[in-house]
Amino acid sequence: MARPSVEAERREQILSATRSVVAEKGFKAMRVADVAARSGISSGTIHYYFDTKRDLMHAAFEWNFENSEARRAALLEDIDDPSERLRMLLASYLPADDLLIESWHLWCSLWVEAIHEPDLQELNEKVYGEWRRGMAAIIRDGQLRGRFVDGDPVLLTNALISMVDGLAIQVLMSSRSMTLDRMRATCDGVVDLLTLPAAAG
Amino acid sequence: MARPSVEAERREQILSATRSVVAEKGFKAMRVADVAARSGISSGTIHYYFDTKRDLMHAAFEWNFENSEARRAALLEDIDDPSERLRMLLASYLPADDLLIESWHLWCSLWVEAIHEPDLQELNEKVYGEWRRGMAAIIRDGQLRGRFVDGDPVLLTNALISMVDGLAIQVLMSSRSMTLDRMRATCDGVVDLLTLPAAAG
DNA sequence: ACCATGTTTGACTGACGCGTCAGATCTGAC
DNA sequence: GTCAGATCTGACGCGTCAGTCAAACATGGT
Repeated sequence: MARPSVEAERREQILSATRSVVAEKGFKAMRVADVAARSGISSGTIHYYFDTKRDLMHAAFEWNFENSEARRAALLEDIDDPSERLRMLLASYLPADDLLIESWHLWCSLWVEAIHEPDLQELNEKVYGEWRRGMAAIIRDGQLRGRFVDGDPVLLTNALISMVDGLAIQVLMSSRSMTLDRMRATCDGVVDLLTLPAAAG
Repeated sequence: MARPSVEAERREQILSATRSVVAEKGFKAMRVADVAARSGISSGTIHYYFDTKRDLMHAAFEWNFENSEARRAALLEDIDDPSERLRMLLASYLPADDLLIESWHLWCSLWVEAIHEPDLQELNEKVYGEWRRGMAAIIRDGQLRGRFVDGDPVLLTNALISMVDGLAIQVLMSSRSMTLDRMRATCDGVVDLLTLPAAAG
């Protein structure tokens, strides 16, 4: 090889710009030229690393997900109490800072695209599955230790995850009846509901 | 007027075709020409009734919502038991037939568009508000009659509605881990969780 | 110096699709 | 029958944008 490869760095640069543009303008309105402008790179170079706009989007979705997972893993390490673990896990999804908001934007775009694209459905399946496994484990553990109400952990997990998704959408839409604070309160309230009174203190 | 107005009929025809096309191809891929083809009307006529593609979409969103509300109102009339009322209300949102599926498609498109369009945010606000009021009333009533667990009815309502939204998205995406049946079971399971044991039988 | 290879550029092309428009057609009133 | 106004048509103009390409540039090896 004549030169050290800049590919990894350049791809990251492009994907980050993509996420930013999608978050700001939405997937539909995103243009390759926008990504080029935001990353300070010519449109030709974008196509040098990603054949089509669709490839670019798919890569951005995947990259965004991997980033999120990595960031989240560290959060739960030190917490033992199941109720607190669950609370913290839900809190980690709140669209509370710019990065998380951008991620949610991307995630919503993914959903709508995935409805008509099997490739993206696979990605959703993978992400949703991992998410579900982690949360179900916390709930199952809490039930075994007598801290949570009874009930199928998988059912509870699906209910919680879907709730978070639905809440986040409303927050992203700047709904007056669903602000970030209200979303936080709703998540906490539901955890309270699942936590057994005797063990709550 | 020289002729009886066909406007109402024609608009309905166009809006119905719009919903159908959006459900099939997604909002991004929808073309005015598609709507023309599906409704058996020339593209010129579409623009005769709707100035721009955006106007058409907005009208379709609004029309779809009004239709849904009307259909739903009748469902709850004969039911008295709060638990059953809640169960039935949630069930009425299941993407269980073609019409409901199309409505959900439109609804998801609305969300993603609304993130970047204040006009649509207003529509969401209105719909979400009405939905919320109806469900909160059922929950409050059930609590007064001692059939539901305690807890802020508004908080519970937001949790339930968001859950339904999130579940529906996964169903629309043909998720293997969230089928229509599973969504139904999840809704029922959560109603069970909110219903007091003594009153459940 | 020169080459091979990796990288970058931005002007260009070709397809695509919204919205226009000039005229055709239909309907009821008189 | 004729007229006014409503309705309808489909070809076309025009801007937009993904993707191409030929040429330029950079870098490290020899």
